[in-house]
This record gives sequence, structure tokens and C-alpha cells, in this order.
Amino acid sequence: MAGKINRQTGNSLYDLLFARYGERRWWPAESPYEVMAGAILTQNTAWTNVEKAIARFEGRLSPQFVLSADAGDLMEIIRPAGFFNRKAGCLKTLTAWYGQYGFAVPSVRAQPVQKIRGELLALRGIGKKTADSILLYAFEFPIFVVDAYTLRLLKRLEDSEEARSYDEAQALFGADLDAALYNNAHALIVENAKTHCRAKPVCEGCPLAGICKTAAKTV
DNA sequence: CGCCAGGGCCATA
DNA sequence: TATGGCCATGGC
Repeated sequence: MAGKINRQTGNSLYDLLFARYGERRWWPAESPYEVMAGAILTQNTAWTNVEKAIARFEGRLSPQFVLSADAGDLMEIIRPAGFFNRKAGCLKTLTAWYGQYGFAVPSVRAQPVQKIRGELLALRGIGKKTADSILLYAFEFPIFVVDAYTLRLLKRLEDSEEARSYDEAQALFGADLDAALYNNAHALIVENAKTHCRAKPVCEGCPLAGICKTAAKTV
């Protein structure tokens, strides 16, 4: 399928996006732990609100701070990100899990990815999207991250009314690639979504117009 | 004003 | 398995 992110055909989804936006290597965070926290905070929440929440840590965002913080204080800090009651608890839960590996990225990376994925999914408040974001952007496991942008893009590409499931989307886009390519692939999809693949399609000038059934109708 | 943003949980059928 | 209600804030 043309949507696959592999680079073999020269006009794959990845190629077309890369030609427009280049290397992104992206997740707006200062550290792997901040990636984890951001993955929780951004659930169904605009990233601008996540930035406000992270700023309210005033540089103290660390596993030790989150674990020792009073639950009420933590909720107040992350309030701008919304769903603060649930997210505060999830932050603590995720951080406690990380503590089992000594808060050390290499210790997590030494484990089988499916073991870590299963452990993350077992935590309350962490589903597939959050887990895969953490796996890829905090620990650099080779995983294709499916999010709302990805599912919407897939609907556009197929000109479909109903969204694919998470697993379907992951299988359709995924290939056996390295973490750096998955990293950039998701970043490119998000970047393109900012201007072209909005709630109301803006297909003029979209680099994917040539492989997109929705664009074929509207352009 | 209403809509919705880089979800996930839970109850219900 | 598949919907629907719910959680909460801030930008537009």
C-alpha cells in the first residue's frame, strides 16, 4: 500500500512527507523522563496546555519530585493540562514503574520491548498510544506510534468514514524499521497535520495529494 | 458561545 | 466487541 512508511517505492507516504519537511527527530522534551510525563499530560489535550503544565514544575520535573510530591500539589501543578485528577495519579504510577529499573533508560532498553509494552499497558491511565509514545520517544524502541492524527490521516488516505483500529493502523503503516525512522515518521505526520490534514481537509498543496483519495476528490 | 485537542476507563448491551 | 458517558483545561 502506498501508505506504508518504507522508502522502497520512492513515492511512499514517508518519502513524500520527508521531501517536504525533512528530518524532524521530534518530541518536545528535555529528557526521557519528561517525554514520559508529556505522554501522560498530552492525552486528549492540546500541546500548548501541556507546555503550561510542564512550565509549572519550574524545573523540578523529576522522578524523585513526582514520587515525593503531595498528590494535591501535583494536581495543582498539572492543572492546565486537564484531567488533572487522573493524570496526577498516572504520573506517580508510571514513575514508580520506572523506579523498578532504577530510573535508568539503559535498564529499560535491555528488556524485550513486548515485556515493557505489557507492563506499561497494565498501568492505569496508559493505553496503546501513550505506551507506544513512551516506548519510541523515551526509550527508542522501534515502534510505530498511532495517534489521532494518524487515524485521521488514514481516513483521508482511504477516503473512509470510519477510523481504522489502532492495531490495523499500526500494521498498515508499520514495517521492520529502525527507531530513528519511526521517530521521524510520526513527527512528519504530526507536522503535516498542522497545516493540511485538519478536521476539515485542507488538501491544496498537501505533499500527500498524489496518494490520497480525499485529495483526489477535492483538489 | 460551542467545539475540540497528540486518550483511557468504565458501564452497558 | 463496540458504543457512550465521563474526566477538565485553554485556545479559537
